[in-house]
Amino acid sequence: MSDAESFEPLIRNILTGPGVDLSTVSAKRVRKQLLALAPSLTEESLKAIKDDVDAVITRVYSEVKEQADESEHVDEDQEEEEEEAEQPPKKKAKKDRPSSDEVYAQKLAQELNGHSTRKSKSSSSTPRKGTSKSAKSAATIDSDDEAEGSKPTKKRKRVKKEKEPGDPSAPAKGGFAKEYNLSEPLADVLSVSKLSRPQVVKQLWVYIKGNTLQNPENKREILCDDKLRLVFNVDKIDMFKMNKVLGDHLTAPEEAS
DNA sequence: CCGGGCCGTCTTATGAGATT
DNA sequence: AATCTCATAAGACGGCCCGG
Repeated sequence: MSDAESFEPLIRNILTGPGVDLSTVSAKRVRKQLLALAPSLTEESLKAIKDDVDAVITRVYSEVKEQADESEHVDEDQEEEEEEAEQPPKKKAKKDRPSSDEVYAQKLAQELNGHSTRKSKSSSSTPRKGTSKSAKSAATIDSDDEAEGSKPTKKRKRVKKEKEPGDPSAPAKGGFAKEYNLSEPLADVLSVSKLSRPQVVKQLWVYIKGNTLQNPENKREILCDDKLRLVFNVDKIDMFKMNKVLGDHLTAPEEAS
């Protein structure tokens, strides 16, 4: 039983999805989304395992909430440092310390932009320069050292964090956060009409996973179902190509001017 | 002045380094 | 020596930012 368990990834995705407010989300809502994301699920079958699903939702909710908690917790001593919500598994996330460090790396990256042309991704073959973990972060940090040493004067503290309180409803969608209008076929697949590109990709994968549309032989290949076929116009598509075609389904929201 | 690099987002294969 | 782990790459996108 408990097919409910098999939906855990999906549920987790929903709970961590775009625009999900943990403080207001309800199991009911999650169930509804789950229904939309997993076509294999019908109202009846869902109802049949509702209890199990609810249990899973509750569990995932707790985990997600805990993470969110830590995220906003961030104070106490320093605003950074450990957030490691129990990470017993040795899987170690590649992104060791996200949050502050990541943001930090961001700024650093920006400034080391035109610095030395070393950037981490040199090419293939033997790119890894570091040796240990988080080469990416390490690289950045590494640069940090150099940067600091090289140009001690200018502190990269530039940070321009002002939120620009202009649109409460439209939270400064800059860069990748910009929302697009989805084409009808795509909107039909994802059950939403507007999303930022990264979120579209994410939700798309949720859908793909939910329907096991990956070619088992080559998991980088997506086997289109009827809905996806309407989007991509092919029976199967490489996931990179998918990203490419995605552009055809994203239209910038009309400028209000 | 113009431009180029990078941010997040997804996935998996892969190769190469590291550890045992 | 053999196995294991893990970062990297590849695709595209809008905005930001400073450097040359």
